[in-house]
Amino acid sequence: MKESVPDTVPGRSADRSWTVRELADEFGVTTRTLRFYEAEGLLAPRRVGTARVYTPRDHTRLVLILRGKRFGMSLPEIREIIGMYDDAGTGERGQLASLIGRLDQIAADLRARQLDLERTLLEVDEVADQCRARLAELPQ
Amino acid sequence: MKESVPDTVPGRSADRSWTVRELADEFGVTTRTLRFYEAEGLLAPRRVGTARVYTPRDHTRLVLILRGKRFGMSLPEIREIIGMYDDAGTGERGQLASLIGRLDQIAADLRARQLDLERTLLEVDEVADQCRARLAELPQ
DNA sequence: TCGTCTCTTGACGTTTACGTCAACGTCAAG
DNA sequence: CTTGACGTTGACGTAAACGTCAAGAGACGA
Repeated sequence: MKESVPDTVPGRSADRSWTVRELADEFGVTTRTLRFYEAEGLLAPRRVGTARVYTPRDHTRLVLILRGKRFGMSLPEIREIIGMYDDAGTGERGQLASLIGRLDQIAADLRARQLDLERTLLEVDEVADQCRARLAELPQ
Repeated sequence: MKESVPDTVPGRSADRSWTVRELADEFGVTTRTLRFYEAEGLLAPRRVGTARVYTPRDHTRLVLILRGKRFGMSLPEIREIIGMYDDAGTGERGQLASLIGRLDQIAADLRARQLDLERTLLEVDEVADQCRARLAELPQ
């Protein structure tokens, strides 16, 4: 079974760092995937020489990325949202207002998806119950 | 904004039928998409001569397909589920038992996705609230 | 210094879910 | 009877999200 992406992950101290491999293994993805996310502007690891060093910030972002993917968000959608996390504390009135507007749009979209998921889940449970009922009625 | 796929759609009598175009227009997809879903075993319209005639059964299936897609289900996953809807009334004990087992697995997976969606939605709302707070504190 | 490991950057391949023609059949309207 | 309007089947193209090599740089123990 697929597992839900957790809120927090063990082994975090404020200034921990990860190599590609460590981060990839921890989340069950490939290093290629991490490099791809970087190319898409979703992660931005520091460099030590030429090697990537992932910070807690990248770690957190990766949690958000994989969580979003689980219920059908595209990488551009995810990038927009995590970008907004950064902008939430900056900017003047106009910027803040339009940011809020966009966030509310996104929230509305997520709630619509929630509805679709809820309906599907109800139907699946219902079918399972029908099966159980039929099984109970069956001879022998 | 994207809208949630509704439970029912107006204009249904038990034996209504649709052409490709009618069904495509009603759901905002292309005829190519409908033919593709048929090739993938998700829809099975009757034929009158060579032309496709979609039944209420196909109509219902299409609702389920598009609903599943909204929160990230793949076409193979969707095919499996709607296939189980058909099998729910048939088969002997062994078949029913394994069907129930699989349905429970699927339900668990859907609940995991629900959790991921819920967490993301909470965070988006939280960021929006932070923005509102900051906007309220801003001078002028 | 010599492998061996792990990292790097290309560059091309693959799967999913369709889009986009092309070429042809058919059926009612003029 | 021909002209659209709508249907059909290929066949090839495409975007997203990676997979899969290939070739080379850097560190590290024997």
